[in-house]
Amino acid sequence: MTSSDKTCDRGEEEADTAGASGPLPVRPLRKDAERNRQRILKAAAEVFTERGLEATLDDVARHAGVGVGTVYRRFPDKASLADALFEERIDALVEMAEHAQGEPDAWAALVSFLERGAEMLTSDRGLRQILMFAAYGHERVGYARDRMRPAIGRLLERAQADGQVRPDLGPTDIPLIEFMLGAAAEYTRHVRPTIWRRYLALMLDALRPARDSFSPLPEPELSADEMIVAMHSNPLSRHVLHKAPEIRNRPTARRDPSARGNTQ
Amino acid sequence: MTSSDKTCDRGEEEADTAGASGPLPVRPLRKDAERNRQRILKAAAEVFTERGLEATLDDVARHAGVGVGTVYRRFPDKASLADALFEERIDALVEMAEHAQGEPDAWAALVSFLERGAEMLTSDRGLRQILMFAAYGHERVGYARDRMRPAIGRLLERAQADGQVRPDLGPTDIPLIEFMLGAAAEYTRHVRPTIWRRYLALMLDALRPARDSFSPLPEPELSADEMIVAMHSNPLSRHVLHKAPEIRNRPTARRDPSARGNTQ
DNA sequence: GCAGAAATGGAGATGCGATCTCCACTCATG
DNA sequence: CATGAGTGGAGATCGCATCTCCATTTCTGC
Repeated sequence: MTSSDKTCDRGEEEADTAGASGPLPVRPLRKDAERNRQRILKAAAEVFTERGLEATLDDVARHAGVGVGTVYRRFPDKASLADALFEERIDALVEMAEHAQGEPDAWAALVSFLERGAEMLTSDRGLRQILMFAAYGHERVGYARDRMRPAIGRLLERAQADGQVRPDLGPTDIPLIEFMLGAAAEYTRHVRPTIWRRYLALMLDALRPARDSFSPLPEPELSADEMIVAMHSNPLSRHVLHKAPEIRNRPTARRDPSARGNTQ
Repeated sequence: MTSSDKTCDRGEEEADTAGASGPLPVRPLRKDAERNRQRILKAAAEVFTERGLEATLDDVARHAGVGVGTVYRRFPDKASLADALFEERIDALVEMAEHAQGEPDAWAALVSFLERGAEMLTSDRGLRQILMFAAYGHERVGYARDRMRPAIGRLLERAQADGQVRPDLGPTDIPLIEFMLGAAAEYTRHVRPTIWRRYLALMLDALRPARDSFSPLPEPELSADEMIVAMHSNPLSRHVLHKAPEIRNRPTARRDPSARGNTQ
């Protein structure tokens, strides 16, 4: 599946198709329609980035100032929208991995990759969900993974060959570290979304084969209060807890003690 | 709220209450009922531990070999069951923190705390959700947190005073590290639930003020295949994606190209 | 044994919220 | 202006988890 058969993915490619009798003339959208399409994409980017994929298409529509109907006209379903939306993000991720090769210093290359990757991952809830939790876009993600694997391998091996990174690390450790940082960011996203930098710094210290001191940590620790807020601002989706449906009439007192109240 | 007004929490305390005219005689459960109560608790422990709180009370009931009705007779709702269930777990966590103080070596004390804490956290999805995602039992969790904070503080300060831990760490770093390990375990739970030990070892190296070499990592890295499986075994809850309702009749082809097919 | 209280199971009522449809209307476009 | 592409948003539909209800079964005290 090449993805474009699933998405109403119309870039700029097929501008007019002149008078050709090609199979799909695809007239360009009317001007207002195209404008709405862009609005939807923009709104979706904002909403999914901030609140993740649990945002509703109704939310997206409202944010875009259009009706849901309009969203559904342009994108057959939520998956298509997400897919269209994260295509560029994922490509950016891959490109970044390949680009990091260019850095002359092996350690700097690895650090830059870790840092920029974490930046992307921690600043975009939707992307995180797509990458970490097989949500939508399997093909795209699989493709990204296949492209990144060798890039990461080279990055790591080069740093190890240089003696800049401990030799007992393997390529899969890198994404897992990024995921852990992503988890930290997710967790603290309402209090201090940048705390991950602190833990990345810590991790980087851990990656070195030896050190004679600790490198300064870029972020202050979470204060006790921030910690408390963080714990409370991660309510498990109401779906997991399935919010008890308001006040259901609870006619008979449910505790069994009461059941024995009236003797017999 | 003292929790016990919410839970049908009947321990062994009130055995019979003789002939007293006390307000709540609370006759003991019938033998079969008590046996079922235990079964439910046991089943809930297993189910919640393994699958987390998204497990249904129907699941618990089935696992216990009783009907849902029976579960609801004993525990007014899911929260009560979870609360009753995790009381002991959370107490164990607190006790562990306080117990770690006993360890003569400051570094060993901290390590033991981190390790045993992570063990608990990584082996119990339900506990993780309760601690990390304000799910149920707020009071209990708050209490645990208040008890643990000073214990952790002492643990850390002692190790720092000894020069065994870098001085730029603060007490909130400890739980956050545990949470990151928890996230890693969550992520790899179907492939290699113990991989967190690898990252704990890495983190421990990072915590030291200086080192002249890396300490051996206890777990092999994830293989590329394991990584792929991990990525695919974390489907975002179908609620987040809201599974498209099977094949909904999709009468008109939805792609707009088709809309212009009949040359208007 | 037996009477009757206690306990049970599990089908279904209830509520909820997300997805997607439908169509009377609006308004670009030629 | 005439026409049909485009719109919005109320509501149909659906799936699912929670909790209820009561005919039936099981225990217990006498």
